[in-house]
Amino acid sequence: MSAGPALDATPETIGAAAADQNSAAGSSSAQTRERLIEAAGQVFAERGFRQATIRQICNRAGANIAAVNYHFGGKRHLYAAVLRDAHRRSHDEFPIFLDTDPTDPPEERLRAFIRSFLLRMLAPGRPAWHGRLMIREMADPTPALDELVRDSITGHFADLGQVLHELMGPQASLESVRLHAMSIVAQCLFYRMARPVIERLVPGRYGSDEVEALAQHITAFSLAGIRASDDTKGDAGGASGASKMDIGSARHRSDQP
Amino acid sequence: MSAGPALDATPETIGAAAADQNSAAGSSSAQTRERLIEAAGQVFAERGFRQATIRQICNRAGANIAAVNYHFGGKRHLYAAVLRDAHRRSHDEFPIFLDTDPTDPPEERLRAFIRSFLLRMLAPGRPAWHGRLMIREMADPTPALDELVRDSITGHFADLGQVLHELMGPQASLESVRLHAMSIVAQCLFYRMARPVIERLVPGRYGSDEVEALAQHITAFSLAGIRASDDTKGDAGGASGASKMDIGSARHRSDQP
DNA sequence: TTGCGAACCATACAGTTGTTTGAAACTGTG
DNA sequence: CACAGTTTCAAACAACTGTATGGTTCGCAA
Repeated sequence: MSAGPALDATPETIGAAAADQNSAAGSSSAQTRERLIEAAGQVFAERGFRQATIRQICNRAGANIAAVNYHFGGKRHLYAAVLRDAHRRSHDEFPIFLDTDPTDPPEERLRAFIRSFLLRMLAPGRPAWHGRLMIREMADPTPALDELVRDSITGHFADLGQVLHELMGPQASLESVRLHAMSIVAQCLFYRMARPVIERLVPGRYGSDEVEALAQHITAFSLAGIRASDDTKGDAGGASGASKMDIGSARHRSDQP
Repeated sequence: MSAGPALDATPETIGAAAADQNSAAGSSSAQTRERLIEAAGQVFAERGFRQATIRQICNRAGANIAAVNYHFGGKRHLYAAVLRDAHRRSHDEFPIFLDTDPTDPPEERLRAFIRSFLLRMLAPGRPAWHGRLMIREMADPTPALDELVRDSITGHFADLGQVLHELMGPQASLESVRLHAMSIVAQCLFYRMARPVIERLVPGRYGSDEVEALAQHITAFSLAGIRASDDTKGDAGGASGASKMDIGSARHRSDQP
């Protein structure tokens, strides 16, 4: 039907097959694929999906203009592959509860969540693509956002809700936990999203060098807000006091059939 | 040199001249200008500057394709005009300290700031362009962002800093005030910026209907964070205890020469 | 009416976009 | 070497973009 290698298979399948065929250095096809994803990650992060051009990506990857269509079946599929790759890399390097385990007190896990989130957003180099791409997806969604929310965001949001639920006590309402979770996520996202404005407002500050200080501030600020939440008033969301709280409406990331 | 009416004059000048010529219903030129800005506001907010097309804007405005170049001198100038218009309208409707005056306690002014900010971001209809356009400018800046920061954001940020300074006491450091201001702004921006994600995570919630509840939560959450800030530790920013604190580095909005 | 400038219009233009195509180069295998 | 499959390549394609152009219509004063 169409040219190119196994366009109907998942990227994982392709990767495994390529590794089987040539486990040492990777086949020529896999090498080009890798270079394309690398270059596309840069260009998509810099200019966004629509503004990025195939020619620029292929130029930076040292590949022919037709390579994207041959290896990925089109710009859109390349973009989806980049998004998956960036997400995997950034979460490999900065797991959601970095340097903690579930037995640590919730304050410590919240601190780790915030720090890891900030690192994912602000760390320089390759994992930073994820943050920039996520911000772009929010401001100007593509069809890839559905997959992103389903496979990644929902689960992380639920994990944060779990920690908050422990901190706020069993009487905390679902509604209140959600609002507090969003206040925390908002602060972490802010330093990536508002970067162009921050740069102009306070030049040279609040970048990747200051992640620790920012994490410290956001944690302290938020813990105070959490502890002050007197949640004994009316609850519009119901389900108050549930031991395991599903904070979002979608399925948890590890519940896929 | 170029066609079109008074392209070298400011929009205000054009408006005044048009009003002089035809004070009742506006000249034909002013009517078309108005329709173009209206349509362009919609399209720019929906699709962003680069993705929006002149043809779509003119089509929606019932104008010819050449109208944009004739009346504004190009797509970029039209966009700048739309940004100015949207900013003016949204701040006319929702002033920064809505329903308060400087003698009110700082808690009340903070609440008003947050509520007004949220209304500007989430209110439906025409003033909502401003919020969407601002988010787009952050995610994908155009040359218009410089003007936006200089003429609007800097001043509002300083005003918020003033309120926070009153709340935190004279020993609060510039650095600490800045961080707290950003935590508050972040929460307000979040519900506009993350709308596509929120829609998928918790469908039908946290939109324009819930501004009052959101303002209530953000105010309470942030006041707790502010009051917990024990700011007697080291200060990296200097200028601690200044009576009038210029939180940003740029000029205040009302200090223009 | 005539004259004149402002406003509008259909059309054309040059540039860029993602994608397609058919052939060439390369790869490993018999 | 010969051959088949994979990968790369230059060129072309159709669609779409912002802008420019030259002529037409409109509003109004003399």
